[in-house]
Amino acid sequence: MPEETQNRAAEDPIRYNPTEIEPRWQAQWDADASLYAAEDEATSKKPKYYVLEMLPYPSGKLHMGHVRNYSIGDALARYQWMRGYNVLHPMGWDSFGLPAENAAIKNNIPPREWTLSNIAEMRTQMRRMGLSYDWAQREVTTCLPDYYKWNQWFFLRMYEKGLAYRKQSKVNWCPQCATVLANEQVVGGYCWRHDDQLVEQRDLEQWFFRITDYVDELLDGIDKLDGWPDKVRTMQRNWIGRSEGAEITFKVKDCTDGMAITVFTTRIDTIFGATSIQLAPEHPIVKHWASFDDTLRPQVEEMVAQQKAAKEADAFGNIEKHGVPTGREAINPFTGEALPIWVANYILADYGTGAIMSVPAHDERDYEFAGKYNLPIKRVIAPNVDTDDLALPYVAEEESVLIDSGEWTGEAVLEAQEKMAAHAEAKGFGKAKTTFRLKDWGVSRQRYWGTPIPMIYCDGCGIVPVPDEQLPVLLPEKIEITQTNGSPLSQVPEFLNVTCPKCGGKGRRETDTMDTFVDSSWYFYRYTDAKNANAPFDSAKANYWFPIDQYIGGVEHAILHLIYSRYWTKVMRDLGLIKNDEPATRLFTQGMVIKNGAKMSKSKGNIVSPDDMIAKYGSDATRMYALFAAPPDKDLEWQEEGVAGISRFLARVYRLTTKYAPEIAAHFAEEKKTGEALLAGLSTEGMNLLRKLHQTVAKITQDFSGRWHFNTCIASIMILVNEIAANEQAMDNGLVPIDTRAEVFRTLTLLLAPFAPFLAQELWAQMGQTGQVFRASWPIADEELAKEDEIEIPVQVNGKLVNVVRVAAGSEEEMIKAAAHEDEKVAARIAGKTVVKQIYVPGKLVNIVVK
RNA sequence: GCCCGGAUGGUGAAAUCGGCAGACACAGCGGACUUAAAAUCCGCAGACCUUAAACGGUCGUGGGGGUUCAAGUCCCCCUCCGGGCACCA
Repeated sequence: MPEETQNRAAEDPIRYNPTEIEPRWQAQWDADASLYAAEDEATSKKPKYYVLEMLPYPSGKLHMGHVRNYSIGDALARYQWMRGYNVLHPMGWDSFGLPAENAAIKNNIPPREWTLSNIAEMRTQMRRMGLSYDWAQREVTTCLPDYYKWNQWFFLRMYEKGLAYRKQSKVNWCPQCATVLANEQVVGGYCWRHDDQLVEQRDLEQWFFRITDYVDELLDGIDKLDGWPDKVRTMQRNWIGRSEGAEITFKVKDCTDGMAITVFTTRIDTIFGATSIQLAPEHPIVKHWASFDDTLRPQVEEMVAQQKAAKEADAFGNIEKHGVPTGREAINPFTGEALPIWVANYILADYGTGAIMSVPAHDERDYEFAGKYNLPIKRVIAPNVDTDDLALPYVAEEESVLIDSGEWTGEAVLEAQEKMAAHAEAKGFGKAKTTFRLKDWGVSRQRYWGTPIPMIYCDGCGIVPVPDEQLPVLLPEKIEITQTNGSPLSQVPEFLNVTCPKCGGKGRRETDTMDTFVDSSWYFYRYTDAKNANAPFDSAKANYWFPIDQYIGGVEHAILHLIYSRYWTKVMRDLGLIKNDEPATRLFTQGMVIKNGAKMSKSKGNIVSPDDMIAKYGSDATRMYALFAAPPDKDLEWQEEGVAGISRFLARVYRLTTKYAPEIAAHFAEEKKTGEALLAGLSTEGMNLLRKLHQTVAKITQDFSGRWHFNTCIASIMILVNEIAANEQAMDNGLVPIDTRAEVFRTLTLLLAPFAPFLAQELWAQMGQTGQVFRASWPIADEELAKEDEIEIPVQVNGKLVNVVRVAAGSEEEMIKAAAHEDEKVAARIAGKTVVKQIYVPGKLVNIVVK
């Protein structure tokens, strides 16, 4: 906007000027620390409502994704206040993590300083947006000791319960981050932070949380999360990856020391068709054999290397199947047959038992492998109807039956699976077994900017937990950040060297820090009691507020954050801290913000800065556009012209409302007519306005409680404002009395309050209303007033629209049909034809079928 | 390969239970106001055919089939786009 225009706009008293209105109200709101405070849980008589948006990483600047996320949550929070709920609406900072260390290296700023100044900047932006967070009582900053102390406290509790443990394991290693990554942080074989960095596999001693102890509950609980999007529920099910089957032990033939191989299979019913055993190259027994077999060893080593390379390149599915016979055989416990044992490059050591029985006749992959090495193929499953020309491999259907399978011949596959597993268990060579894809949660990170793991290594006592009274284990402030030599903390002697709490001897601290997903797994509980110095939170408070009524965030957290926080909730429940099983009743995942068809990103150069938008059009217009341009669950294409359009709409509302505000203010100062008195002798124009008003109230109220299509909510407010503008003359010349005008504008302001809080507040005040508009009562739609007294009925002939007839609302079917037949166009269309039948949908349509 | 979404004018979209396809906006075009512009206000606006214009007609929700008096919406098949899982035994 040219400067000149802007200046002139500022001088015009009638013109909507968000750059004047918004800072004025923001100053007042900022000065009132209790403005958005929730009522005390012990005394509040209102029903509670906990609305939460995912806390951001404080990168320094809000982006449009944030704006969208918070606009949704803020509209909901304000709406619920107006509906009379006791609303908890907090915000915090997911403020540990690698970018702070990268910034420290790049700009030579300590991570803490960098992070805290980013937080200050982003908090300012959020306040400028007018977001209704309780900063004074609830703000949570995960990188500060008053928060991470409780991460450590939880770690100790989990250690006591055996839920935190240490083991050597293969880990994902990003050379650029110089740290371990969780599986979830590996995207297609690449680091989630470095698109071009392949992740390597390394062996390290790591701390793990036993999430697998809760895997059944995590999976089964998904069924009950009916307030969560199906998409997220499906993603979590896939991620957990339950697979039901059986473990069967095959004895190795001619082996005196009882050596045996246990395979995992989901198809125990096909065991009579097994023609070989396939082992992962890293299977312990393979290692053992290779150690003294000079022919086998190099081949196995090659396969191990190949698997590792393929995994790192995320191309495991692409490697060509290849195997080597070990020259040994295993005994099928069901048949007594000896089956050759092979080592194969497509078998994973860390899934199931690292060993399979190969049934070529009924498994695609086994069929391919058997074909390549001329292994026998033996059919043991048939469709219910006997066929001779069955194409192999034949994967069983529900009604398939077993053939050539001893005493199980003729059984249906599903029954056979159960019975054969039971048989194996009874005979002691197997059992039914469920396997999961989900692994325990590796939480060690060789980084500085995270929660120190509160453990000490003592030469005499071994692993010693830091006693509670010594918490928090503080991160040292003075530190040089490097990206080599493992953990930065190991370079700090004051941190590293410690007295063993058990024996008083010399000990050394754990120098790894915790995965930042620990921080975000329970932060929303801390909001309920953010200043508690003696406990992570007061259980009574958490039990009042939990579960979260509505959680809102990006779908990119569907697996990582949302599984970990579900897990943490169950752990806290079992520690007796809370009563709820799940953190959030309802979850909403908003769509991405797109510009020119691509997700906004620095690399694409299609970033639109919220600051620029707000400076140009104001917070209200920016927020409202984010809600108007698309339904909140879909992707949103950012078009600046659209923001300008919303700004024009708000200007229209401002001009119309302020025009009548003084007389409305005077009117409210006097006695106010209500109900019948308001309607007595009201003009058509007045009735039309009230009707549209109540229709709008009904629509928005319904949408808030259901499908959240705020785009159509805002459209309906636009329709209302168009109707008001169309009646401006009628209002000016007295056709619409002051009572009605006051009612219309006051209600319009209430309807705007969740979407455009600054403007609504300004108009509220100009109309002489006191207090905060978002604490006023949400209007109640009057069904009678909202009813149309004349309705349009489309009339079809043979299903094609011919004309629309107007009839009085509530007209009888016969009257409406008669009106349809009287219509000239309809009459012309059916003239000379026989009416076969007539369809009448009450209040909707008439369809006359003719021949 | 399996499992979820999605595809509607020039653009973002609407149509909530099978009942007027394109609400509400954006961009565009025409007009009013203005010396002029901006702002504002009013009007037009799916495509095609017909017409001087209007009236009128036909087609139209990714493609093909089906159910129905009636389909963007339900069923079957297919294409493309997005997301998740994947030699997972």
